[in-house]
Amino acid sequence: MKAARKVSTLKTRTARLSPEEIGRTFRERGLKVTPQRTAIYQTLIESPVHPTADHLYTQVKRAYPMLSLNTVYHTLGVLRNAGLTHEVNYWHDRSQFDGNINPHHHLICLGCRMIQDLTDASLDRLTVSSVPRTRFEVTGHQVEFYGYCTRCRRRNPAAKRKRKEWSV
Amino acid sequence: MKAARKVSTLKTRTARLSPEEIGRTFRERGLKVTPQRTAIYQTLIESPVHPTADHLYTQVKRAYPMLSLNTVYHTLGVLRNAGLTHEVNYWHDRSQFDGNINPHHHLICLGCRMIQDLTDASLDRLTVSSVPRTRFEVTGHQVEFYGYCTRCRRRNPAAKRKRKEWSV
DNA sequence: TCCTATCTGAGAATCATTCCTCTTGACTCC
DNA sequence: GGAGTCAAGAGGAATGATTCTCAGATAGGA
Repeated sequence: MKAARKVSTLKTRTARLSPEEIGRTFRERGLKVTPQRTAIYQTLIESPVHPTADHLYTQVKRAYPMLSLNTVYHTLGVLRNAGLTHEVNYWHDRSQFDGNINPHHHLICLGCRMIQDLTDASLDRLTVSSVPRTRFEVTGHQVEFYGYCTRCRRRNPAAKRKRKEWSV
Repeated sequence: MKAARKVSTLKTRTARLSPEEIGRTFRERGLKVTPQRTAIYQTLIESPVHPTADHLYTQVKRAYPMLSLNTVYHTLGVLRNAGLTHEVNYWHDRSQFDGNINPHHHLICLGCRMIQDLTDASLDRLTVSSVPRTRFEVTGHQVEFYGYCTRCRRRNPAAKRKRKEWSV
């Protein structure tokens, strides 16, 4: 592929579901509808970043002071099993969660760890013809572009940037 | 990109450097040459899989019974800073290390967590034209193909495979 | 050979995540 | 309404990968 032919788009998280819609989503997948669960999911899909469990905990705790971090982990596990979120692990020290379950790719800032969704139909179509299905059955793929966001570039001159090494 | 036009190759790790060559590599990068460090690096680049710190510890401990896991972590940090290894985090519960520092991509088995290197020149050339450099400066990218290796498919019928969800 | 920065190893500490257990709440059936 | 069932939520402890601290050992240049 030479270039993305103007079909790729950067997405700022915009999903906005009412608690009622979330309740319907949960019921469709056989999940119980609870206030905490609804709040955690709503916070997840409305987040402009890919939040960590702790980030969600801090956010939701404002509305539910009794919330335990435990519940956040449990809920994220439930949502993941129900196919409502994906877990991404770009840094070993914590998981981040992605409420966008449509096929997409990521831009990852090596400076501030910001992860931005990237939708690109031609990237969705990548295949590897030389790997015979008998040797490896491919069920999906994802492309990650690493680099630096505007803010990190302003803050750090190019020479000093070196937070994490990737195969360039 | 439609397909990889027969230019992609699956690689079984074959690097085989003598201790002398490894010593030279270290010196070139200003690293001290110690037996433990040499053994850890040699084990890493000869490994057919992408080993974890613990895996390397177990392997190298056979030759150096006094080795501490600590030293393995420290050495991996040194190697990473010297650009001799990359850390990959496909699962949150542990990091895996990659002694192959040339541009390459990965096949990841969702069943057994096996990671296999994939070299593919056309995947190396991917770009995202619609992300203006002013918004995000891309310094590299990597493509991951998820699926199931032969062994896992034999062991588990398709319906039961569900270890980890990815954006398919 | 000497000196010194760096490395190694041991143990403790840290921190994200999971496990265990108990309580609470929703739902069903009678 | 009351009993029974089951899953969710909360608290606390446990787990396990990784990091920190520090003392002693060692590589490598002078």
